[in-house]
Amino acid sequence: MTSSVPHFKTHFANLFRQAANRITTVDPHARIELTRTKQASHGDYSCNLAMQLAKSLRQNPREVAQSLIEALPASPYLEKVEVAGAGFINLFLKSTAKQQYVQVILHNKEAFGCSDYGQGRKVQVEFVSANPTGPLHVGHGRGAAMGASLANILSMAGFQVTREYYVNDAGRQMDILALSTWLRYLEHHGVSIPFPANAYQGEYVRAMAQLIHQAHAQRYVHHPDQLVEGLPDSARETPISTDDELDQLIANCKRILGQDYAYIHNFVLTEQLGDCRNDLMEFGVEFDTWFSEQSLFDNGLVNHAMQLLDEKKVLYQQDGATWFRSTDFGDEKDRVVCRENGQFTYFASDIAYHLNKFERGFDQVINIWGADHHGYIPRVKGALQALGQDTSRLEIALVQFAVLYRDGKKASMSTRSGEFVTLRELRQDVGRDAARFFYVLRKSDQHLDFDLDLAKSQSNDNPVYYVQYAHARVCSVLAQWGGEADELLQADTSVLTESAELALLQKLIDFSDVVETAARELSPHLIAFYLKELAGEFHSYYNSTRFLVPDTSLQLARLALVASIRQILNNGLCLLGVSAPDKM
RNA sequence: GUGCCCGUAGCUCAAUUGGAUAGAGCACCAGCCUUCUAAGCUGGGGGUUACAGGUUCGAUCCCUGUCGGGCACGCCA
Repeated sequence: MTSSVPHFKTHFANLFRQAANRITTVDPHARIELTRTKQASHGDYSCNLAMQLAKSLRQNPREVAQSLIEALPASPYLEKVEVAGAGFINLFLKSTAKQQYVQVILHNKEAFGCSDYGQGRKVQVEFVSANPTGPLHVGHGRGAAMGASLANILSMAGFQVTREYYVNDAGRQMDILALSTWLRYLEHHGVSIPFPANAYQGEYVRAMAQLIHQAHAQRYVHHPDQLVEGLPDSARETPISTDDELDQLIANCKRILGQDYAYIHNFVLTEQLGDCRNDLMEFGVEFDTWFSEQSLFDNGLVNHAMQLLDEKKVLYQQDGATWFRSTDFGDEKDRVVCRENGQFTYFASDIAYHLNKFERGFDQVINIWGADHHGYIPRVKGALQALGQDTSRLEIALVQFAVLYRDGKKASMSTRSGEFVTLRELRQDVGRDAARFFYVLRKSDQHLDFDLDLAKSQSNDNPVYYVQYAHARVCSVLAQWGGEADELLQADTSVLTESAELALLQKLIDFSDVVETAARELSPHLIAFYLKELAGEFHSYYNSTRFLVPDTSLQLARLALVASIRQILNNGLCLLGVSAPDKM
């Protein structure tokens, strides 16, 4: 921060530490916590240190509090300090301390809210990581909004953030997509078999088949007899539906196409990944790294990880498969890493992937997973532990599914038959800003009821507009004033003495603490709640107080205040990937 | 059946991770535009935090049990 005004919580915590050292040698490591009070009568900040020390000092908490206050070094920012309740120490800030923050905010602009909480530690956030086998749906949308917002928050809180998307380009699912596309292509040429019930049904598969046809005409057409080899005769008339049959079909497909298979596979992957990337970009979500699962195999990292596990004696053979003894590390049962057919499981490449993440030197690795994957956590952490890694570096944030509501009814979201709502449709329906905001309006590990009608409505019920409207209102006022931004820096803010003004100032000061808490708790929703509160206080102030008053000194001070409010609204909305419009 | 998560105002959700009198928004009722954007504001009622115990200065938060809901329990990803 480029100002002499300190971060109050840190400042007061230091004072209390000194005070504690003066009155006792007990609990030198006790964390000293300053909290914002809920009630104005309790002052601005509160400290519960006395109550924490009381037990070991065998003294009445209120007496300890009194001793602490007497030992507290003087602070130029404090109006008064008092003991309250069971032994709380309440701090009352001087108005001037708050008023100075207007200048600080106007000076630091979009950097206000930044802190060194993260101390430049390297943190990776891996999110979305959806299989590139079809369009992103609204479930992915929440993970995308959550991850992107969280990454921004961590960055503001002083972490060095890398945003990563893990591309599952190696597995069976990709084979199924390639097969599906090829079958549609054959269908187009009238030489296919009934489309398998367990292949990808979506319209986008037909679209890809069409593209291949346009580019290469009949080059990949083959006789249908070869297709059904190893399959029951009925496969010519009725769609197959079992996994075994589909695997047989995939094998036939690879054999028939030979080297051309790689082309189809690569084509559908590139196509889907490109679509995904565009979709996310339009959603305001971008990544630093797109990490290929296939590359783990190509670079021998999977074999390497398996070898290490083997050296640690935590692998064993049974029923022709290779198992990882995850029960030794808290899992419910042991897990297969290599199947009877010699193929590695998804778990195997995931072990290699996470080991690789750790070896890339991130101090902290955050995975954002759908909550339905929670059962997967013990085995991944178990594997890392087996490899001698410090699993506390890995944090997994679970995101519950969002349930869409339209006309008060659940909008169906079955992944089968391509009936699911895509993220793209959602964006086109409610707009990017509303979608981004609504997704982070709840604690992410809670179910989210997404009210589509509300998100679309241009009414005061809609929290997105409520916050954006506050921003636009400030812009409008400043435009009518017509002055230069530099003039605001000269404002004498000591005339901001109304209770609403002092409350707003405190609210602005809180911003960096909220960012820090959101970073610590991996909770973007705190930013959304904060913005709603700040906007609410502003709207109230707006209605009760006129800014463009004849008293030019008072006018300038109030304009400086609302300009700083605008700055914080902008900074907060930016964290969430929501625009801050000048006009509405 | 086993494991994890959840249960807060009529509805949707908060509560700075153990702090003070549990807060917002909808919905409902009554008001505010000759004045910087009414996509706004002001006021009002609404609670045994599912239930029963326990831990302590203090519990929505931690422990135990019961009831109710969600998810996961593959050589799928």
